[in-house]
Amino acid sequence: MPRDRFATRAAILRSAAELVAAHGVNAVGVNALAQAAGCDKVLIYRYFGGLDGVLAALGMERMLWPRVEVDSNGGGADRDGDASLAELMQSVVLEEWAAFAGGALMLQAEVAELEGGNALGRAAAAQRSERHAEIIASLRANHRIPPYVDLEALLELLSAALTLFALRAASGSATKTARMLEPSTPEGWRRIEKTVGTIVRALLESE
Amino acid sequence: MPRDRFATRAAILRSAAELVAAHGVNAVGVNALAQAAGCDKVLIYRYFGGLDGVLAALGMERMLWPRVEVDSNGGGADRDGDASLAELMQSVVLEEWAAFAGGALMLQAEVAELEGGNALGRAAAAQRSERHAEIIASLRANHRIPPYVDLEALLELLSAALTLFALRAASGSATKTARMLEPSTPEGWRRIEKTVGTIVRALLESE
DNA sequence: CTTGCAAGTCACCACCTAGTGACTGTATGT
DNA sequence: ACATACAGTCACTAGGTGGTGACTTGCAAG
Repeated sequence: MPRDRFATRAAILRSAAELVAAHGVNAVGVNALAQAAGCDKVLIYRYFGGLDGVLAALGMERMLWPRVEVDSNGGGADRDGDASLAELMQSVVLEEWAAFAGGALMLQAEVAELEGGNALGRAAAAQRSERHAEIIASLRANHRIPPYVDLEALLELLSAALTLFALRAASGSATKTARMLEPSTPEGWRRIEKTVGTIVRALLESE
Repeated sequence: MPRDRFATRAAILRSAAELVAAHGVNAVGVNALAQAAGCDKVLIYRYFGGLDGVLAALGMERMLWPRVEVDSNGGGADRDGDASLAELMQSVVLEEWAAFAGGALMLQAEVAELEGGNALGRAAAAQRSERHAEIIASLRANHRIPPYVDLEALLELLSAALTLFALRAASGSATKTARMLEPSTPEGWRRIEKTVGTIVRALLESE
């Protein structure tokens, strides 16, 4: 093992991401992290100032919320602008959902935000806010928004619902008694997906 | 202090509810709980079999999800049935939101569900499923549901969105940079409320 | 070769944790 | 009066936690 400050710093950061993704943010301590990174725990204090510093660095360098590209097809898409607005909104929230399926760190960062206090949760919230602002700006620039439709509120609402479904599915708290619609099942998810389509079409399509 | 088994059992349960509501489910240990309840920790093992037993008992005896009454105005309300269906759906999810504001234990139980593994989270999920099934049954019995509208999916979606807003607001992770709509502020909440109304009216009102 | 600095290691601290066995005190039934 | 059952207390183990000071190792410049 060469004596490389940046290499061990990166190793700590990588192990921290793996541990948090696997066991959650509050289940990782200094001792466990040092052992996983293969270094002494004193280096965590030297390079990051402590565990919270590691989480803050993780929030800076890792993608905690996906950057979905809004297919803004050129500038003057006034003809089919309204129709594609609904499709775009739907694809945005569905892509966010899909990102949760492959990003365990994303999921744990959202849980961390709800637990409050730690730097990872704050970073996740900041990233989400930034990405959503970009999406709204792009949609506003290229499409005519129907009056009496609050585009930000709609995006936040749909995004929040699918986020909570993803968190519940990941925690494995699926109710055994199939007494209610369960979004973690293929059938339940299909119904949610369809209802999202119904909502965005009802609000964003010009009739 | 009289030697009363049921009294101390109730004291343990009460203190557990207070501690969980105040500091979250994973921040309460056997030692802290025993001290808060004013008894020895060995009684926790005797009466509940351990900390998880306390959480399970808490899930049995406490209200972890509100029972909202759907004002089913008699039986044959076929005339204004469609119009009031939208209002009922909106009032249901808004009442659920309101319940979060006053129920810290509810909030922490939802967080516990997302963390996974503990009995309190499972109980919260079960209660939510049960209450939602009752609501759907009541709405279906007294109102005509428009075709191509998945009532369960709509309820789950709106309920999930407002639940996540409540959890985020309670964790105090409000983004300082007001770059995006923030449901924890009065203005942001007003816009969310309005958008919920727009959605339910667009989907559930007969035109 | 020596000096200095930074990377990394080790040993230790005080504290908290969950969990258990042995005990005391009190009330009840025989 | 005695025995039993039970509520409650105390003391203890074994292990884990975050955090710190003293140390050794390696590399590079003077």
